[in-house]
Amino acid sequence: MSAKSTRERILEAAKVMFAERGFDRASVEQIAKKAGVSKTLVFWYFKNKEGLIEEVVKEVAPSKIIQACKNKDLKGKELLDCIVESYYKFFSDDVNKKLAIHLLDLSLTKPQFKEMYERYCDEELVELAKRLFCKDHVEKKDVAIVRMIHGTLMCNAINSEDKSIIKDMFHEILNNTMRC
Amino acid sequence: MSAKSTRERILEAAKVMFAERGFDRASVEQIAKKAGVSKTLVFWYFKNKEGLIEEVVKEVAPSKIIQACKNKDLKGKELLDCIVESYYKFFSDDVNKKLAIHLLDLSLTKPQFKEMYERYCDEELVELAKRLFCKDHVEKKDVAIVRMIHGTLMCNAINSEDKSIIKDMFHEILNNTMRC
Amino acid sequence: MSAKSTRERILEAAKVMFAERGFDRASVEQIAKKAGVSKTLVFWYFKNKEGLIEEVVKEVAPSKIIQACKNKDLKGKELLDCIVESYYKFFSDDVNKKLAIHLLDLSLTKPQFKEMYERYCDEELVELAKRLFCKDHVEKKDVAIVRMIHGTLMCNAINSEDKSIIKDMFHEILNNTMRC
Amino acid sequence: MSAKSTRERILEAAKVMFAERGFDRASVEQIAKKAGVSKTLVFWYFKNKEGLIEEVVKEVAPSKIIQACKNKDLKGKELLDCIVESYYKFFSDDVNKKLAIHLLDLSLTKPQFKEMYERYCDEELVELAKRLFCKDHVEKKDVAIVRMIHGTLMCNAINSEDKSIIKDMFHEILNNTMRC
DNA sequence: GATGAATGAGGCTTCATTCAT
DNA sequence: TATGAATGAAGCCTCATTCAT
Repeated sequence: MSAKSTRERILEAAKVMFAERGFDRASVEQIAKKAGVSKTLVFWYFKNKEGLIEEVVKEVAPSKIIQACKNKDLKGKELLDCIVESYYKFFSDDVNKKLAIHLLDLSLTKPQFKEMYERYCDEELVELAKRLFCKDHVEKKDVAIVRMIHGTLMCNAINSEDKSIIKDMFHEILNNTMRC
Repeated sequence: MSAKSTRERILEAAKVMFAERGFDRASVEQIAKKAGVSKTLVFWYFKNKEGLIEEVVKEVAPSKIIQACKNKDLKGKELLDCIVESYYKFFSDDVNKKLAIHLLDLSLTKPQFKEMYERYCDEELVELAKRLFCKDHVEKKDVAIVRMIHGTLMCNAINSEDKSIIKDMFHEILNNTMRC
Repeated sequence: MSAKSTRERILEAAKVMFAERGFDRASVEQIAKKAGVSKTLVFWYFKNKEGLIEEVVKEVAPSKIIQACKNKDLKGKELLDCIVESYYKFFSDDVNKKLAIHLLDLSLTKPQFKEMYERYCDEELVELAKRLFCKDHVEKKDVAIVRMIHGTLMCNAINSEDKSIIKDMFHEILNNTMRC
Repeated sequence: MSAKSTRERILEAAKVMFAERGFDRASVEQIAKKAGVSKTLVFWYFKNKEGLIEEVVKEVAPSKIIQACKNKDLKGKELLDCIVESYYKFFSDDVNKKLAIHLLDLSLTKPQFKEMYERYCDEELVELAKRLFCKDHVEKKDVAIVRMIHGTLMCNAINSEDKSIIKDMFHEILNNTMRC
């Protein structure tokens, strides 16, 4: 049982417990028990509960959701479809779905997590807009659209709404905006 | 200081505190202090914290969001625009916005609130579909669309995304579905 | 609904609730609810919870248990049998049984009830000894025997032990002690 | 200050406090204070107040009262005398006396303690009957007698009634029942 | 007589965190 | 690395009691 695997066992347990019970309601003790270690050890690895939350949040950061699509060098509608699929796939995992919502909730009350979330909603989406619309320099409205796409996707993926409706809708948008 | 006004002062304080800190993090004591009453009185009026949360949740129930539109006897695109406006107006209030997110979060971990939320996503939206699409009997797909509209609107209104993009997008949808 | 009947309804409710839940665990509110009156009214009639307890205790005072036998002008074994029957009859009522135990318990921690109980175990039993043993002046040992009889009876009646065993046992005692 | 001694200090403090104030009226805080530890530590060792009560109850369980007699391999009248002495010795300790009464009281309202108490009044006494009456197989009536003896002893020991009266009385019973 | 409204005190429990080993 | 022991803060809730009407 190497140091690393212990740390990761804790992290995994934290992910599951946080998803299941929320960041506040899941106690360090419960996480430790699930990971099969002592409470104290959690603090040894992550300093405090907030540190643990931060690490968990990193693991479900939005940039991770669309990573697969980025590597495939897609653009336009194909990229869009890939993204839709990625969102749906990612949020089909109950743990991810719940963590995302808990994170959204947490970001409302704790500034440091608000920041993380913003970075996700801003930096990431500008980059995405460029590749979606095949533009080197995106305008404000382009980003707004991508933000909307992201918000829409997240909510609908989380709610498991019909994927095809979303795709159709987005295609119409791209028709009016993209250059490729 | 009539009974009713006291109860409402507590409820108002609860709304604000719950919005600001979340349902779990906001304590009954804080709410009582904000309302200028004793902790005990909160329990006198609402039995327990959960009872208080329930009352607050009722106040931000989705049916309340679109109430204005229902009274106006609108249908089709006009109704849709009204709804968009209602969502945006409702969620332009920070308290409502935050409460909605906290509720979404809460519904993940506490079944009774999950139920409330489901009723909102189901019963209410079926009714809405009828009036949106001018159909007496809506099909499964119609409801799916309205569900998507709701999810989209909520997320985007909450994120203050550009309203006009949403409207345009929705109009296109209606073009393909509605009968009026 | 005359004043008296209200008072008695409260008293009756108190008896039942105290028996069921114990003096501490039964709250004034529960008693009031059972009596169909407001909490405040209980305080109006009985000043405070302790006052209410006192009244209830009076109603189950030991002197009441053997009252029937005293009126019958019995003595010796006949009186003893009557007393045994009285104890068993009294404690066959679940409310009485439980109240007696709760009272015993209460008398351990609250001095004023301890006093009440002592009076029961002393004054009353001296009188009883005289009539049981047909003596005008009872000795210390006589009273000790009656005290033992009382304790034995109470415990055994409460536990619903076999009545005839008790009677036989007591008769043997009387054989050695009584003068009639 | 080893772990064990801390746990036992808490247990001892609990015994004393429970005896003095009753199981309900004695608060965990008071017990902790008396033990010289923090409230939380009590919960660490005993999970909750009920767990603490259970441990205390075990310590005054009836089987413990007559343990000394069992080891001595006595039977008949000698065993009986030993038991009488044990009861009187045990209940001469004020803490034990009060705990027994509080337990009796508690068993009226909390089922799990009722059970404990029943086991005491049943299992234990059957075994005792065999050795008291020198019978391999005891009849219903034998057990009834022993139950009566127990109830009588407990009540009288608790009330510090004259021991010799009890002994004499019991001897007469044995004369009629025992085989040795 | 009777009630609704209001309070302060106190109780149980959970939790994040730390310290000694 | 890892744990058991210990703590203080904070939270929910119950209760007896009082006050105004």
